[in-house]
Amino acid sequence: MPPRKLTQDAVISAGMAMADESGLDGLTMRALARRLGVEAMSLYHHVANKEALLDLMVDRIYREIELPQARGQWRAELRRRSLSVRAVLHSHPWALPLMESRHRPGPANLAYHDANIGCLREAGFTGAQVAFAYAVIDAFVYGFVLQESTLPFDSGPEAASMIVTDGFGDALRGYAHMMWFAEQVIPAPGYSFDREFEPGLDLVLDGIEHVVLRGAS
Amino acid sequence: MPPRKLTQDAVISAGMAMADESGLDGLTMRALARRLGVEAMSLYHHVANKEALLDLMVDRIYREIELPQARGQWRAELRRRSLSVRAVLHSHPWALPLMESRHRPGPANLAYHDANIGCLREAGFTGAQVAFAYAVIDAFVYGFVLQESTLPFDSGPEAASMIVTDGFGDALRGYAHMMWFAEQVIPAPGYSFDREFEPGLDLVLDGIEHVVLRGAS
DNA sequence: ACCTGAACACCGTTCAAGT
DNA sequence: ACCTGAACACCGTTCAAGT
Repeated sequence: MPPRKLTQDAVISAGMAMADESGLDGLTMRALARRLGVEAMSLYHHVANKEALLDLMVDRIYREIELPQARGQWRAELRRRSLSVRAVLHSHPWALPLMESRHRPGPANLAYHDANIGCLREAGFTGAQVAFAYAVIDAFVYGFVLQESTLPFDSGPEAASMIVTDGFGDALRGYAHMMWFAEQVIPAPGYSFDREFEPGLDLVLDGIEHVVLRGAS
Repeated sequence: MPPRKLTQDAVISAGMAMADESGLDGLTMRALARRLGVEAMSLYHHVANKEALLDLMVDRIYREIELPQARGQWRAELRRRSLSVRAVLHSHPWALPLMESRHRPGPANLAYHDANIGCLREAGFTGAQVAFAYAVIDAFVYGFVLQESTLPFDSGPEAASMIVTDGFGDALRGYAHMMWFAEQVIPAPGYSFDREFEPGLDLVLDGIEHVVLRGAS
């Protein structure tokens, strides 16, 4: 089952699979080696150290994201890319906290930023507009995913009953507005946190469009 | 220097100071004990374990944020609160990644959410509008701070020269748009990543105001 | 070139013992 | 009640040794 020859690619893939299954805490050099049917120290022949492995895993994440085309359709392209960012980060929940602490961008990271900047630039954005639009869109996208990962419950209708039943309701006593939110808003038909993403993204894109058309910022 | 009597509060404060100085990696139970002039195992008399200590530290973060008043001035209040969130997270760079992985909200956390929801609710927002506005504003605020913490350089004009000189320019070869951004946009007078925050926040607040006035969402 | 075993300097935490 | 020392089961990583 373990590949005959250990390669850096195999180590990275196994590291990602391991983090997907057991979280970042479950990813230890020793456990990773065990998974690959090899001794812990063998890994160091393909990867400088654990930090380097994490850097490589992060770059793989960037490689999975659908890049925007630079064909002038900035809004549709960045919208599609944003949905892809969210999908990728959902399938690798360990990635976002990790991206935050890595400061050595790999090639896929650079290509990713290049495509995003290029998409806005080719659509006629000035330098200042590119900087503003890119910062605001990504703040929203990454921030939204960050919030999703923080939710103590899966969003969706079933969450509501959990809040009320699981003694979670007791914790809320004394917090009238949270009580209202938990009892009146979350259980409302059709409410689900993740459904706020696309309208929120459109709100941001509308704002950008508005600013650019006016030539402001 | 170390307090005569060890208290939970003293342990939490020392933990925060330690994380401020040496990052989350530098915060070990053993080092924390040393700082308090005590043996490692003494800490466990005031804190169940390290996880519990981190939960308590996160709740202290929420306590530091200026809460919005529920006087109907939702926009001004949430704007002020958002600036406070950013300021607090800047002074405790370890906090954001940590808030993400804690799922047992403490009392300050609950009070914080209660105040935010109350601020919107008292201003006449419907349940669905509160959910949408709160999600979008916080996605932007936390996402922006997240991006700031990821920047490989301090934002600001000095950053520009660093990019070009420090061999960072070499890494950019082949990425034409990034090259343009690094050479033309970042060094431009007045450019600084952190200056995008307030205009970005206003863009989001404008969007919320627009949606609420129209009664949409 | 690639893999290994033993060893080092760390972790968080348990437990029995001290005052 | 509060603090401690020794010990346990882990880490990442170095280094000398094997093939």
